[in-house]
Amino acid sequence: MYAKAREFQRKAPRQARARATVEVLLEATAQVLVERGYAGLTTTRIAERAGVSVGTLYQYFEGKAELVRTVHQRQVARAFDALAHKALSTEALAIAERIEQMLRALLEVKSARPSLSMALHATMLELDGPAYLERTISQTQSLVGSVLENHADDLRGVDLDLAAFVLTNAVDGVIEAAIATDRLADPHLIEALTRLVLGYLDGASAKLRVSGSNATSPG
Amino acid sequence: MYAKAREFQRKAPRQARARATVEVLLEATAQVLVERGYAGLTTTRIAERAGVSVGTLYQYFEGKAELVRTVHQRQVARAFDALAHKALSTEALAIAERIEQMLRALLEVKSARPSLSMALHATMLELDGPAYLERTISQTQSLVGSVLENHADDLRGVDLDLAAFVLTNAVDGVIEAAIATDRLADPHLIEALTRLVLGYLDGASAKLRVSGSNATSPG
DNA sequence: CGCTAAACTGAAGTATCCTTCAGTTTGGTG
DNA sequence: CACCAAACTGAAGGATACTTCAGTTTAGCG
Repeated sequence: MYAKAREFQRKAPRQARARATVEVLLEATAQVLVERGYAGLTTTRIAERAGVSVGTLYQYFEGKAELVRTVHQRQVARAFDALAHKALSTEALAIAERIEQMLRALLEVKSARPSLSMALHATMLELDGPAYLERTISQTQSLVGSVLENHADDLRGVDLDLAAFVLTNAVDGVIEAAIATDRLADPHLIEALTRLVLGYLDGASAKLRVSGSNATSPG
Repeated sequence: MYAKAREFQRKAPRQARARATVEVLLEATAQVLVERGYAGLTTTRIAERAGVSVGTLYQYFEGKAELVRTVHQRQVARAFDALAHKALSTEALAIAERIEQMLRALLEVKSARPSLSMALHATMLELDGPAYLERTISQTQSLVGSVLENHADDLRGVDLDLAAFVLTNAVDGVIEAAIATDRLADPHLIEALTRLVLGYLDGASAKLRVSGSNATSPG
């Protein structure tokens, strides 16, 4: 493609001015990406939006792909940190409560810039394909896995690795759809997610015992 | 962009020869998309792969976007039809059994061309953004919704619309991840998905009752 | 066989985009 | 204040890509 073998390393910003420029470039990338998609993401446009010349952009980044990946990494890190933090601060709680709190935290983070979240997801999928999902989710997955392990006593008979995989991606799928359909704020969403996770862990083996043991009041 | 206001309608293929050409073009699009992603999807390359000249391509399609959308529509239709068919043929069964069968059918369809599935997902997300998700999933969602309604008696107290939304997207998220990590063939996957869905419907209210109403051991 | 419409060809025109680098401006420092 | 390195500029070179259309080939048919 365009990217020939690159010979020299990009510069790292030394002065404060330069560090600010890098920040501005990243933010500009995020904005343009949301507004015009990856197809409309142009080095020129990014530079323009950043109020900087194209040359400057190339001084710190290999091109738009690296810009996007950097923005994405930050976004992912933010979400992961929030989740990890919540996981720690709720270590003493019962699993049900803990999971709800973690889901709540996750929703909160994702609510910050939903459209950016979506745009990044789509773009990274296009840029790095399956490898992207693998990388990104494996982190969260192992975090979830270790949380589940903390409650192993309550989860006898549950394949924790499988559970981490299924639950992480199930929740992710729902949240992604919620973003797309603008349902993130729906107060029922958090309930539903909690129910989804706990329901799985509770393990409705194969038989539905809803209208049986569970005396749900009819009306 | 490139696509100025188009003035004349694309031709519809009249002769069998032309209809075949259209098919070849669609298949070529699918192949190139999988191999090089949307960024590497070029009208020239599509035509080349199809063994046809570029001009021919533009005789039937507005450009690569329309090609991709057409391929995607077919793929979605295939999956939806399989699901709808299964939903009908299992109408008499209990909900648990029915859901498992439908999930099995869905997995089978998705297993056909996993990488195409992924590539299309990524590309459509980039092309049409949220609107794509909305459109595509709403179909499946309403199918799921009506299936759930058939078993309304067993599902008292469940918000069926919400359930359809959550379950459809949760399952979708897991399957997408399974494709990316090459776990589609994992025999545990179908179990897990079934458990996910039934667990939600079963509605583990808020309390975990896993290991025999295990009084939450202190630790 | 001869004719018409459908189908097909592919070189050419136009539009961007990417990326570099020689030159200019700015910050820090003795 | 003078100087060096860091930071920044932006026009220009190079590479495709998209799309059209005038011309050629082919299918169907009387």
